Amino acid sequence: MTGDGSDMRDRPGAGQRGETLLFLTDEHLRKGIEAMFFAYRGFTADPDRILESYSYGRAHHRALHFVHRSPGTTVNNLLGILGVTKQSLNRVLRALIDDGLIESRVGHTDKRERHLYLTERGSDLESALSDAQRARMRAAFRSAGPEAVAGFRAVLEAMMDPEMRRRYLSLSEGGH
Amino acid sequence: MTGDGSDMRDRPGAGQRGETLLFLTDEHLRKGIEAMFFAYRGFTADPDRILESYSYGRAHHRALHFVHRSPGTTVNNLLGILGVTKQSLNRVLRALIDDGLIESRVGHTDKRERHLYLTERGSDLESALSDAQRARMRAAFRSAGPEAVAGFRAVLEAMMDPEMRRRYLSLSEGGH
DNA sequence: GTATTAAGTCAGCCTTGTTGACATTGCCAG
DNA sequence: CTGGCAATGTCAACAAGGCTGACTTAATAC
Repeated sequence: MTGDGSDMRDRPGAGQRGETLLFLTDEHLRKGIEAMFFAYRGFTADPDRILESYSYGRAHHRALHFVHRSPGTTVNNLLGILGVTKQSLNRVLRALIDDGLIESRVGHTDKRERHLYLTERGSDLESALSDAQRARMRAAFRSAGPEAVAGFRAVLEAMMDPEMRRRYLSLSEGGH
Repeated sequence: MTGDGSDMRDRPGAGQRGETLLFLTDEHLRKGIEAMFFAYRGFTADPDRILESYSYGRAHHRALHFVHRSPGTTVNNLLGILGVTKQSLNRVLRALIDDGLIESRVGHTDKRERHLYLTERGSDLESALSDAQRARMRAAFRSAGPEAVAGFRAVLEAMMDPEMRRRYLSLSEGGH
């Protein structure tokens, strides 16, 4: 197995059609896989360091991020975005609400729903985490250049599960 | 907002200097952050499904991947790559060795070292996991195109911690 | 008026990370 | 040769954050 790319790579007579597919060799794919692995570590490293000071973890960060991103979102919606069970989310959410970082308001039209908002303190922590993470992203974007960034986004988007791509794209729509 | 490349593309009057930095706005950075989050889920989804059948997890996958990648690597080297404690790695490695997926050979020159190799069964599982993960990566690469892939790699590389970037790059050097 | 939905909770389990302590073996310098 | 250090392995205990299953409450929907 593992065949696939290597065949093309070493075929000297390959015509243009073959040549333009060189970026699909197993070697390139493996390199992409490893890039994801190592980069994701860098991606989370800075917020993780900040979270250590509090008694929070990555799960709290994600909740803060998406509540900041979509203020007033319901618990159900957040469950869909985060892709965890309600028991998992509830544990995290309870801590953030008890600590006064997130506010839960009963729904206006549907009173079963709870709408989530960051409090001022929640907003402060979210900003701190976001600043750290964006600083690294900004440095990476700047060093790679605008065209690389477009490619970065295109590949990541294509890598998502369809349902998650839909959610990812619709996050920007309603926008603020 | 919600724009992505569209800002730059469609702004005819913008000066060159300003134009080239539009990809560094907070909005773009946040979008990049969310892309990493959603894409990483897709990235791990397929191998995770396979691992469920066995009693293994992501940690086992990572060990198999890097032992496959660098056959004969020492435990210490693997510790550096994976960035976990030796106790964590040992738990995973012990299971894989006990189950006959990884073989541990005493070092030739330095008998304190253990050199790790995949057995045939280990190689089989690694291939299955790798095939699944590469299939998704291949689809994403193909749909995004070669230039996007180059950008993808450039941004991810710039996002790594320097030490991890060094390791990432040197994985390709010694080759196999 | 019953069924369904949104939310919350309790209990228990698993994986995978962490510390700290300690044993074994082997390399190496003095 | 002996003491120190390095590489590995192991035990115990703990924490974060996933999961399932079961069950409650309140409110909406039909």
